[in-house]
Amino acid sequence: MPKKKPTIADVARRAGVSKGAVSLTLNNRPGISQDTRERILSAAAELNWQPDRRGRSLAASRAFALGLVIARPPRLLEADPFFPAFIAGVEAVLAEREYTLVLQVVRPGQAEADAYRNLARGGRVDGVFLSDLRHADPRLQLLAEVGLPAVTLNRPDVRSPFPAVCLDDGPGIAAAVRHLVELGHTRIAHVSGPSRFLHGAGRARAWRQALAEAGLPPGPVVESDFSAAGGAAATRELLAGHPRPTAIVYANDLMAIAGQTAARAMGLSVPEDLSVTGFDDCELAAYMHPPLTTVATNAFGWGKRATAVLLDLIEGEEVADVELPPTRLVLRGSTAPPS
Amino acid sequence: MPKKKPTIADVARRAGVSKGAVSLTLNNRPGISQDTRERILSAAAELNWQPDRRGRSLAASRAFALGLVIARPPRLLEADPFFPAFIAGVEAVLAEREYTLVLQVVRPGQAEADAYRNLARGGRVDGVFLSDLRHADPRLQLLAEVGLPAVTLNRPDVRSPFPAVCLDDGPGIAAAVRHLVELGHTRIAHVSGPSRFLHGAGRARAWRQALAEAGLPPGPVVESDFSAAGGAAATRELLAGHPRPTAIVYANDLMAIAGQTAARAMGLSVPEDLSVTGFDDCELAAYMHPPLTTVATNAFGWGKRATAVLLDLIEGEEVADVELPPTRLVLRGSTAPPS
DNA sequence: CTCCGTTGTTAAACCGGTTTAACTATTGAA
DNA sequence: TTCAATAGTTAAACCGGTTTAACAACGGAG
Repeated sequence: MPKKKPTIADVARRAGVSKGAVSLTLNNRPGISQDTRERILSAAAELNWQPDRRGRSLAASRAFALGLVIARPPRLLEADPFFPAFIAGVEAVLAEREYTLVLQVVRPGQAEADAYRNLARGGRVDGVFLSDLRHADPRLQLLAEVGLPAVTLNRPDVRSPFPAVCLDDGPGIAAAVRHLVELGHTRIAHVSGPSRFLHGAGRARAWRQALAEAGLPPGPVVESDFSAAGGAAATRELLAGHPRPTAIVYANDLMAIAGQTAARAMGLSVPEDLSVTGFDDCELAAYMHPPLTTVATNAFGWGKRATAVLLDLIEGEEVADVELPPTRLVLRGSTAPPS
Repeated sequence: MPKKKPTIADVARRAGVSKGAVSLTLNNRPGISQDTRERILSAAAELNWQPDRRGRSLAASRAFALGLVIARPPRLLEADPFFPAFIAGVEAVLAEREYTLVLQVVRPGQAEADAYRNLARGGRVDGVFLSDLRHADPRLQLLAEVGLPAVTLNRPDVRSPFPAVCLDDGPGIAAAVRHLVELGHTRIAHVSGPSRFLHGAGRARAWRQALAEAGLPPGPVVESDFSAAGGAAATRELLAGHPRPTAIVYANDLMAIAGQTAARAMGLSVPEDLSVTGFDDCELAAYMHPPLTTVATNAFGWGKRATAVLLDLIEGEEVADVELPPTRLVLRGSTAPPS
């Protein structure tokens, strides 16, 4: 005989009050005397009762959940250090409130829009995180239509009704370029992420601008896809060019590591013949040979902050855009003066 | 004026029937004529109505969600290829049903038990995945108490009331050891994961057993923590021993990659002076120098299968344990005959 | 002593679905 | 023609909470 979970009615009966009184007490609302309040709380404790989220959800028209839709092919997701850290940050904040995180991993394409639509229509979540922003991102329009609150990670390139929580990639990339310039490099290439992503395009822009500020001509750039395979291929392409670049700034660690290996396979040694820098500062970066000079981000903190803003937004508070401390360069062994 | 979402009552009114009829139609239940059925469906389509999950949840006493609690420090999670692939597999199945995945990332410790308890008491999920099984795992007892259905990834070492979906690590590890033996190695060491995890202990056991079957004495083993830092440290420890091992079988890729680098830092070259094998076959493995010989798993398929079983279990169907095709060895360049 | 304003509490409506007992209409058999 | 069985449909109860209008009890002012 499975003992059924107690309901608010059981607690009310036990405390000798009405359901309403229990609800008011539980939510710290005024109108219940200290005396009854205590009686109710102890009755609840004795029954080990906790309000059922389903009932609350229905009455409050809230899901008490936030959504994160990740549209990436599994193989790419697997090696990306961003989301795990970001999610951990999200959870750190949610754990204190009564919210949970609903995750959807979909293949890029139509499934993505459907995922958002389902989350909204079914009332499964009260708000979503918008990551991996794209050029003229159609999701902004979609979410506005279905009326689902959101926060964007970084600022969209079109008008947006949602608050943005920003962590600027630029300074880290710029620092990497300056560092290479100071070492004496003049032919500094870039392997970028897909340009339809704002972060892909943004890192490329920061690289180009830093070169310009150093008075150097724009170096060669190859657009890639953040994967190891893509990083290796892009590297081979760059190193086949004439004149050969003496340094490559990669848009993420995974491509940098694969690129480093590809360079070696072509008979070049890092950092003597080629300097490389990454982006992310994944744990492995410090354990490569040579250890990778890279740009550290704070995905965990980003997750925390974005969650706080989204919850505030949902609860109807006034929210403003947030600017987090920018990325910074971590110097290791993969950069050296050109030979 | 925000246009409110239509409810089942709106659809009923529009189709000129009762709420009950709409519900029956929607769930493909008998008792409604083909004629009315069509009228109802088109009314629903015109209003762009979809049942609200909150109402359904309450009435059906179901959350229409599955839970995954991951108890790992963020830094470790970030580099692990397992969960992203596993989750992608889960989502591939959930997408077809009307379920979602609720994710909780917690620090190991008390928070973990609380997470499961909250998921159960609040009625947030209908079942959970039990991963990273530990020796005499206390979560089995906990879940049985709160009455939350579950599937375990692999078989616990104690009596379990839950179905197990298994993917055996052993054959892959054994194949790695046999491969090294065939190359002529006789001093084959192991860097294991934490022994409190069944997979940590299981891979160590498979390694030991394969050595025994080859007629070799048990080699040195260092217990580590699946991190790059841990892998590097364990490698230094092993290589400082006398006689020095000529091959190391690592319990995951991350430790293997860091170990490979550590060996080189000690003046040894891979694979000439030291052969290494990993476990996971993360994307990067193929892009190392030398590319890493490793054991491929199928986390995606595991996620799919585990989800199917868990959903069946929740829906009251008879379920049996499942055995997936075991792991297999992927030969690359990090293994060679001892010099 | 009456009237009024508080304070504490309850009963009932409500959120948006599902389920079921009861009712109506139709059909087939006797 | 009557009756039983069956198919189609509905009204109402229910799931477990929240919210609110109404009401009772009480103290203080006039």
